[in-house]
Amino acid sequence: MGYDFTSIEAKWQSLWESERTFNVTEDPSLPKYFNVSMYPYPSGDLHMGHLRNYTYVDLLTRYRKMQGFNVLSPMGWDSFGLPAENAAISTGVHPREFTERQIVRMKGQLRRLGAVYDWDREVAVHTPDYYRWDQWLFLKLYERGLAYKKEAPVNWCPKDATVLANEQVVDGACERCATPVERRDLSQWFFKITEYGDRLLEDLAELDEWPDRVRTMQENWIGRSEGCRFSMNVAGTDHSFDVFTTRPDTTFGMTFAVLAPEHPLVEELISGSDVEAEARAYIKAAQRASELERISDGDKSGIFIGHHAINPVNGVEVPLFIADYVLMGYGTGAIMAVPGEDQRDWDFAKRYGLDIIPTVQRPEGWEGEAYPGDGVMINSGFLNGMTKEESIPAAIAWFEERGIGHGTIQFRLHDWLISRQRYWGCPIPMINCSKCGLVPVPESDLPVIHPDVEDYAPKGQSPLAAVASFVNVDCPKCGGPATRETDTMDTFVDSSWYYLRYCDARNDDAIFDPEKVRYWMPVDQYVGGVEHAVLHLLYARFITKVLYDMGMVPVDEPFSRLFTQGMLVKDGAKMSKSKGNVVNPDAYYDRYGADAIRLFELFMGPPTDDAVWSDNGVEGTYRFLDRIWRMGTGEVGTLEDRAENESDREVLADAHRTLKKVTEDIDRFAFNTAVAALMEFSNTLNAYLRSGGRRQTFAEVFDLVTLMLSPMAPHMTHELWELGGHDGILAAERWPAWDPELVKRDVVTMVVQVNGKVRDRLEVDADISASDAETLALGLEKIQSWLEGKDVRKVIARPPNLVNIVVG
RNA sequence: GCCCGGGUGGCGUAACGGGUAGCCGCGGAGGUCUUAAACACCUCUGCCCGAGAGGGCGUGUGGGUUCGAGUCCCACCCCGGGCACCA
Repeated sequence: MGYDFTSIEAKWQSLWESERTFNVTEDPSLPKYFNVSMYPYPSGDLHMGHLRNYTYVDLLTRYRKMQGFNVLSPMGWDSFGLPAENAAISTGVHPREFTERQIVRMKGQLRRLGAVYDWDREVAVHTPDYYRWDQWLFLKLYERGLAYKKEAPVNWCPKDATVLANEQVVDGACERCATPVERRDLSQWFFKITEYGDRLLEDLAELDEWPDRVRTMQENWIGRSEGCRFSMNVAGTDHSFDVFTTRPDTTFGMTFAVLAPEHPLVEELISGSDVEAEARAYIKAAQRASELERISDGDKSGIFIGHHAINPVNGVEVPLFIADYVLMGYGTGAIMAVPGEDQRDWDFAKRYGLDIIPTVQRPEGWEGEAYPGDGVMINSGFLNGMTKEESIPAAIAWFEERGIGHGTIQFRLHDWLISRQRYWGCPIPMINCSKCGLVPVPESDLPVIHPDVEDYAPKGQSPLAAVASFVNVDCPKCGGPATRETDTMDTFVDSSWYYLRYCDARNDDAIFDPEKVRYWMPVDQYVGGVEHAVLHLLYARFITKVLYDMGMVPVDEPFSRLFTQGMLVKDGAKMSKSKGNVVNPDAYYDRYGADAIRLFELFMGPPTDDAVWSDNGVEGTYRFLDRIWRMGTGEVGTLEDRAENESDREVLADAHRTLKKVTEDIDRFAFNTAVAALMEFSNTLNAYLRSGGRRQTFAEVFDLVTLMLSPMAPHMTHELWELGGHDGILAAERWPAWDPELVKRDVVTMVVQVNGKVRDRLEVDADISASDAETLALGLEKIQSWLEGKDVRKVIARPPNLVNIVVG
């Protein structure tokens, strides 16, 4: 039944491979198009949600190639990570073996989709060929002072004695044994991304082909705020602490101050005091809660710790609290609280019966609680009478003159913690020597290959620490006994530069040849899920900027155009392996073929939106393809050799209008409407053939259809192209141009409204004048009856589409 | 709690700069072909009233701006996603 997609698809897939149709080299005579989909984690089978992404990217590869671009579309594997390690822990199978099996499966499914890549450039980050350059990159960052070590907390399960990823912590407890998770400090490696905070923020402005919401998310994530940092003394003690505020102008309104529960001063202040027990219990509870839980709680809780802080501007002593709504990780971990102008402080003050002193004049009729807006300063000593704009610098100057504070810029962005106490990741190329301290592994000794281990279970340090032959080395500097770093790198390090490796994937002598990178970079189109809007994309931007500063890459932003696709939903939830609602494509390949699946993925809705999976939908796109097939093979209607008539001219004009729409729709990523336009035209063509078509016209029109459809349904169209007597590879043909003369319409439908309601329509010349349109409209019989007994007050003519008659 | 999206037929959707709401597909109804079925093809398919002609209503709810609002503004309700009470 229907066309034989199984053999047709296999035939052309083999041909693209044997002809190396999509393998490319740098060719300065052609415009380049670097087309990248976010590489997948090799989790096992591809499901329909994955195919959505790969169908979009493949469509673009083929479309841009037909437009004459030298298109590089590579593929790779994010093949380090937790799932393979977990599988190893439970089954004992080496993560490498597990991972490489999955890669083979997924490659097969990509091939079956007809997705084409330059496989010569395939990368898999778990191979030493790749990760030695992760290590090289680490050494370069270390040289530049961008990699450093410091103490940082990890999630620690005391029962299993292991470090847990955030993902393995459920409700503050270990996912396996339900033991409450503790925090434990370990010495860990960081990348100094904060040094690039300003550039990462400013350069967002250049990324005008990124979705606004991704840029907004990155901006919020970086979180630059200007403000003031000043010091406060604790009354009756030698202690002081710094606070950060964006509103130094409101300092006179401070009625209490708050320290984060983890603030180092807290221990000293509560030790031996009346509130010690209560405070310790509070701190413990706060530590257990995740940051999100702490900030989500509507009720702001805290504890007065029996001390007062002295407001430097007026000497007033205000009560000092610990409260979990203040986070140690942001600013100084301490705040002055001004309930009059800050809603969080207002809520806290209300709950604990604290004073509220307004310092900004409220606007007339203000009925809110805290007032964050602008106004004239009141109750504020030397700031009285100023506006916000004047009083902020005045307050900062006041602090600076007295040496107790200064203006400063605070980022929310933290440095990037890259240490992982895991096996299945890239070893950090550092050595600890008791004499020389931290010593980098010499470049000539790379890669540091991680050895096979007996037991993959984490034990508070990486399983690598159990391998004596790996750990014990001679110090590269002094030759004395030393030990290796046993942590591995965050897998986000691998994915921060893989697109650069695509430019020169087989280079054994360098991370890449800068000349090849100069040709291909930046990535012209990057396609992936919006869940990567912040972390991956921010890290990739950071690493690119570092390499730019090193003179290795010619651009300081890696991705000129970003497209974030929606997720595929089934049964009310995102399609994913963990949700158990994946639809495996294999059965659909067997029943409808890859082209029908591709077309449905394109057709089901706007690519940016979430889409709902429907089994019947593939049936629909299959029917459409089968009809095209039957038209192309002469099974529909009849063809005549005759002179061209009006219906022939009309179907040709329609084909050109469709071509215009499909081209414009693909350009704006409206793939769903591009498919709809082709379906609409196929209905037209069907009717044309059934009433007897002209052979020559049909051949011309059908070639256009075949070309237009080819990036979407590349197998069937290739077969039709061949059957139509064409030689050569369809994918290498040129995308056709529409004829502007044919596309023009002479006659259009004009609607006539009375008071905004459509009352009649008529055909008019496309170039009708406003006054002719008005006259025609007023003369219509139906319109006359609507006007009877009423005054025509106004006529709005928008020729040639609309006339609106306003009556009263 | 905050931020960002989004609510259009039975369903997925279309309407690109305020100008014909519902293109295309799914599903459904009726028909042609067939011994029959499948396939294919044709017609109809937002809701209500009406035999029909036609009319009224209609894009989450309530207001507003406008000759004209799915589209812009205000308030609210619901759904989804993200998160960082960022001082």
